[in-house]
Amino acid sequence: MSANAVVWFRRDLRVRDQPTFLAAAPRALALFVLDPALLGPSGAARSTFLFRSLRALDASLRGKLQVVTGDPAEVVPRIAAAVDAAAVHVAADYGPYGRIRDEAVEKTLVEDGRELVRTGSPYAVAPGRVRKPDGDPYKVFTPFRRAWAEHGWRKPADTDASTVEWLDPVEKSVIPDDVDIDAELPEAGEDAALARWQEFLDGAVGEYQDGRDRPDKPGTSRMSPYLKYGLIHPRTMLADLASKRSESAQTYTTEIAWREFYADILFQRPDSARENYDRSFDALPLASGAAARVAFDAWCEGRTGFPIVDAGMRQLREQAWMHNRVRMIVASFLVKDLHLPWWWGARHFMRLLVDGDLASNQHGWQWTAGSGTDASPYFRVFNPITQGEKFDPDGDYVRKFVPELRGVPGKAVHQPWALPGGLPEGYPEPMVDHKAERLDALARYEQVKAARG
DNA sequence: TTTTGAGTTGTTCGA
DNA sequence: GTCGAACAACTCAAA
Repeated sequence: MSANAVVWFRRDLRVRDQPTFLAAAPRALALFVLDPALLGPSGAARSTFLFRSLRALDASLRGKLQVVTGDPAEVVPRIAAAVDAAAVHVAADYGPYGRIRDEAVEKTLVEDGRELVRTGSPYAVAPGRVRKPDGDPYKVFTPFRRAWAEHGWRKPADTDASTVEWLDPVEKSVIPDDVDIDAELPEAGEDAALARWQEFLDGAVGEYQDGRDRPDKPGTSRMSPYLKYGLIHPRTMLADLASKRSESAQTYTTEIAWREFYADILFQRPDSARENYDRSFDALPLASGAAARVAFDAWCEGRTGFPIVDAGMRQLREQAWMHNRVRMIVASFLVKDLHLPWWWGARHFMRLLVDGDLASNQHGWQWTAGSGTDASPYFRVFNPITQGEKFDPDGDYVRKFVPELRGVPGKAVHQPWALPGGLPEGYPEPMVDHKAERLDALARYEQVKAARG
């Protein structure tokens, strides 16, 4: 039997803390498959970030990364055969598409007398592992978080590029050129991920508890794109956080736990990527027709007339990223002020976000819509003015992304319609009356309650 | 089985 | 300006 193996990279584009290397050693071919089924919907920002990260990975493997475009069910067995690999090593994928894809690949490999070996996952604790004493999955975050922490996780794996002796590519290896984008992206690649993480550990993590809610300040970690592509493993981050022992480090650990919780929920309920997790919300009356499309376009383009909402939607376009607090504000506005389906907003986010992660994105949206886990009380409707004044108290965030309002000083920028000089040139009137739409949203939620019986 | 306590992120109103 | 109460009722987790 051949001692050769294949390491098939997917969402784990790194060489440190990479357990698949230990499983595949001593000799393997490094493979990445550009799957048109994933690349299509992933959007220009994520595609470009992916290509750049692949170039970085190829460099750390000294040019040995085999990149092939095609259907993995066809490509992976072909490459495995070309090097006569006994096994193909992967980190397990728990997403709805990945599970089906991997089963198809595995079937063909097994027919050829090879194995698909799953070692680790993109999570500290793999989905499906954290269970109540009776074996059922958790549906509420707080008890999940407790059980997740008790379950614990392995230490980071001690690996680097030299853990495996890399075989030469067997086919022409092509990483596509960057897709043309307007957005400015964070630096890609594993080294950039580690550098960013170190910067956060040395700085903002100390004030994370309060700083994370301020879109006008660099208070968040901005690790989401790196986690999305596995340029760092959460286990590496958790090990660093454990040595901090501060309240803020705990708060950040909780954010990692949310990522794992939502991955677990999506694993339990793959349908929840598209459907209401709580099906009684199917009875929620939604806006529809041409007026709904017009309202949606205004939201997408950041011309709702609510400055904090517009700033967020424009940050999304400019940076392919949005501050988490503002994601909640714009989501609440779409769902509760415009009465549009959460999946419209979720799809728009997935198209533009450089960190777009199916589990976190869809369930973040469902949380706001009230149809998800830990459904927020229906009467909790974000007030876009209050939220702006509270979390962007000087208006700096709004002015940064909404040039029409740059001449407005201080927090008056959150209510431009009330300025003594009138609405600044080029900035729209509020597209809705928030107070009225809030009451409308509450009335619509009554329908859900009524349908529940 | 039954019971009890609790649930990310808020807003409004009135004192 | 600040503060506490009301906003309802349901499901989940655990004892």
